[in-house]
Order: sequence, then structure tokens, then C-alpha cells
Amino acid sequence: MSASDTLDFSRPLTTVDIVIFTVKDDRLHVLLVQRPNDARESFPGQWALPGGFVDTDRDNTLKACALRKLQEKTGINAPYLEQLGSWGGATRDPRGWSATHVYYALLPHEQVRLQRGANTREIGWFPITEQGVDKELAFDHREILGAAIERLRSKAEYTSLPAYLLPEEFTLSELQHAYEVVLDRPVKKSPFRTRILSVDLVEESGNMRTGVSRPAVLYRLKSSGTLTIFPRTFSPRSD
Amino acid sequence: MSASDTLDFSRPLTTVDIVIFTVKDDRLHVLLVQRPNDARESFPGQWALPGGFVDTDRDNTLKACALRKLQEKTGINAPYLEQLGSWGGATRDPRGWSATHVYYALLPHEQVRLQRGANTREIGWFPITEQGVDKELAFDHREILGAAIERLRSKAEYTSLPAYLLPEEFTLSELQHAYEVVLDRPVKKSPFRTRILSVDLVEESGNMRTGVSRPAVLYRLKSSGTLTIFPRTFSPRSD
DNA sequence: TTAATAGTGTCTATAAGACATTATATG
DNA sequence: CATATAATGTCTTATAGACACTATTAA
Repeated sequence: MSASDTLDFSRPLTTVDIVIFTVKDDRLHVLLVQRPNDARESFPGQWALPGGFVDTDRDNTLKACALRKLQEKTGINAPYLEQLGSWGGATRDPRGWSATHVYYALLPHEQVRLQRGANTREIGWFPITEQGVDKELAFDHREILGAAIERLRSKAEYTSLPAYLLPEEFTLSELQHAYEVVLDRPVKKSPFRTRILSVDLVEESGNMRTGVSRPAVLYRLKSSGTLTIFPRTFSPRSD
Repeated sequence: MSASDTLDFSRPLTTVDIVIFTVKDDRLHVLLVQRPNDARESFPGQWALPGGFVDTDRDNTLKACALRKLQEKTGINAPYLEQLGSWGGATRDPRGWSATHVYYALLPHEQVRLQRGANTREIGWFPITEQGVDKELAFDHREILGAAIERLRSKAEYTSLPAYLLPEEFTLSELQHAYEVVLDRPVKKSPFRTRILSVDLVEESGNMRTGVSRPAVLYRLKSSGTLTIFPRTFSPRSD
């Protein structure tokens, strides 16, 4: 391809979208925004993943763009943020050939202060059911959300990923509960504790969680932002 | 964002690149192309991952674009092809803000007929050393190749991925060898065979591989294009 | 003292690792 | 028959699963 050919190709619309997960009321939730009702917009009034066009003047990289959008919507600065993949094609956006770069984030919803933002009618958490969310979504966001859920569930089987759904200090029971919510099945206490404590994942914070019963030791992650990989998946047996 | 805002954003250059792996001479190799020597080009004469601009007239989706480029370079039609991720930013391409959607493919090199293509000086297989390839690469392709190697090695630990490096029929010893090449360490025969045969991955083809010693049963994959996930990683111990 | 949850210990089942043994082809 | 590699079997070890048991707080 010669240098002049660069201009011969029409450039696709380029966006960044983020799938933001949290655990609320013992359920996995995803953050959605409602598109403006303006009939000139695509998918007016429908719910969608938060995101939008890359601003080549402000965003130095795709990840910086995702972090900016996450900060704008939730006020959170340094969560767990990982790229999910990209979706692109001729028909997914009525405005033309488009490609979106998708990230996913996990955060403790207690620390979130939702900001509606300029071109959003509404913003809110929606519970995840079996395969997705109980709402029609704009663009191909249903498919993208499905892929994000699959990635989250699959990584929960063999990594420390669900820990990022919790606040900085948490008990082992709370961590176990986060796994159970994500995996949507019970997890056995004894092997769970052995497993977590056998890898270099958490350290005692020195505090205790008190409540109606025996107080529990509070832990924190030893290194934030990284994943610990377990040598086996949870519950390998299929019965 | 209002409808008219769509045009206010400058659109990044959009490309698709492919990391194509094979096993040759007992080593993992990657396919690279040499950029033209034309001084008007970026990175003239340097080696790079095969790829190029999305053609919004011909390519209906990003994956279709990747398949087309793979077919153009290697003549291969239905290999294992998976998205690796996307890289985008202001400085990775001297021509401007750019984003590339990266796929990776595994194929048996025996079936490949390399095609140099119009704007390529040279094309060839390069052995993978510890972290990458023994050549300076254009753009951020060193980083991308590193991520692809990491993905390949990591998935080889707990999936059937390396099977796609082999031709349709293969012996269990050949499959074991593919794992050893990818993981860059020996794999024990007995647990390897138990493991492979205990999941619904391969079936006997009915043929045998003959040679200097006892003939070996030839197997083929039961379902092509999918990955089987093992409940444990290989060699979980760290010693 | 009771309720409730935290945390530990013991036994069993599964599968990997080590390694020896048997099987079957070629020359 | 010698050689080489395929394929299997046995013993050991590590860890998950099941489940009972103990510990420690509040009310």
C-alpha cells in the first residue's frame, strides 16, 4: 500500500464503550445509560453501555479514553479495567461503518457517585439475569454485554477477579459471596479459604468486621490492579 | 452527544493486524512482512505484522477483514482465528491517531502457500525467542506480538489451543510436542495422554502413523474451531 | 445461654507426577 | 533380535469436596 493510499480508505467511526460491573443486593449489576429522546439520534430513548466517540484531541490512548469515560460516569479513578475486545462492522451503527473498543470494569458500588452526563437521559444499575439484562439495548450492546458476562464468569473460575467487586477491606466470607454471585452457584467454604490463603493474594488489614456473630478478620489485596491465577478452576467436576 | 456532533470528531485511522503462529523445525514461528522501501512510507523496509487498513467497501466486519488478509497472505481459509485486542493512540503511527484491531491465528505451516502481496517486499516465518522475535518491528508491533505470545502460552496451559498448530490428523505424541514447543518446557507423557483422552477433544481417524518404530494411532479434532477447556493447568507446581 | 457466623480439622476422591513395564512396528 | 517409540499400569502426592467440629461475638 503506497503512502497516498492512506487517504483512499474511508475511516470508520471509532468509539469506546465500557461494561461496568458491580455487586448490589446480592446480584451482579451492570451500569447502563439511556440515550436521548432526540429523534435525530440513533436508538433514541434506548438503554446502552456507557461510551462514546474517541476524542483524538483529549485521549492519548484507547485506555485513557476508557478511564476518562469511567471517571465521568462514576467518579471512580483506579478500578480494575481490562480490555474486552472490539466490535466493528458496516451495519452495527446506522450512522455508518463503525468500530467500538470495549473495556470492562469491576467496582464496589458503594464508592460510586453516578453522573448522568450531558447527553444522557438517565443512568442506573441493572441486574444481570441468566444471559444478560432485562432490557432491549442499543447497537450490538446485547452481544457485547453477553461477551463481558462470559469473560467475567470464566475468569472468576480461575483468577482473583471478583475481589475487585469489593471495597478495599473485606472478609473471606464476603469474598466468597462475591464469587458465588458472579458464578451464580454456591462455593464451598473450606476449600475456598484454603485456596485463597494458599496464594499470595490477600493480607490481614489488622481490623475486624463485627456484627451479630463472631467477628471476622478483614483482609485487603496485596497488590491492586493485578490478577492472581489459580492453578485449578473451581468445582472441576460436572455433576 | 447530539447527532451533529458525530462529524465533530476526527476519525482515527483504522487497521487490522494478524499474528499468525505456526510450529516449524520444533520452534514456534510468527509470520512477518517487510514494508516497502519507499521513503514516503512509515517504517520503510522494517518488518511488521501482516495487516492493513479496513476496507469499508469490501469488509463487512472486522473479523471478515482479518480472514480476508489471512487468506491473501497464506491461502488458508478456516484456521483458528481469535481476537487478541485492540491498540490505539496518538503516537503509534506517524500518520496520525490510529487504532488497530488485532487477531491471532494458529495454523499448520505445511498447508501455507505464502503470497508476498502488492505492497510487501518480503514475507516469511520468524522463530519466536524468549519474549519475541529477533528483529526490530514497525509501529507497536513488538508489544502486540508480546501480548499474542502471552495469550498463546497462557491458553496453552488450560485449553486445547495448540492442537490448531497441527494438520488435521496427528498422533498424541505430536500433540504433546506442540504443547512442549508452545509452553517451552517438557510435558509428561502419561498425565498428558490421560488428560487429552479424558475430555471430549479428539477421535481416532482410523489411520496410523508409521515410521521407524511402533506405529501410532492418528487422531483428529472432534469439533473444529472450538476450544476445549481443561479443569486444571499443566504442571501447577512452581518448582 | 442461645443464635449466628467465623474458622479449623479430618476423611475421601480425583487427578497429576514419577517411573517402570509391555506392545508393536522397522531393519 | 535389536532398537525405537507407542501405549499402559502402578504407586505416590497434592488438593478439592464433604462435613463435622470448635471458636467467638452480640443479644
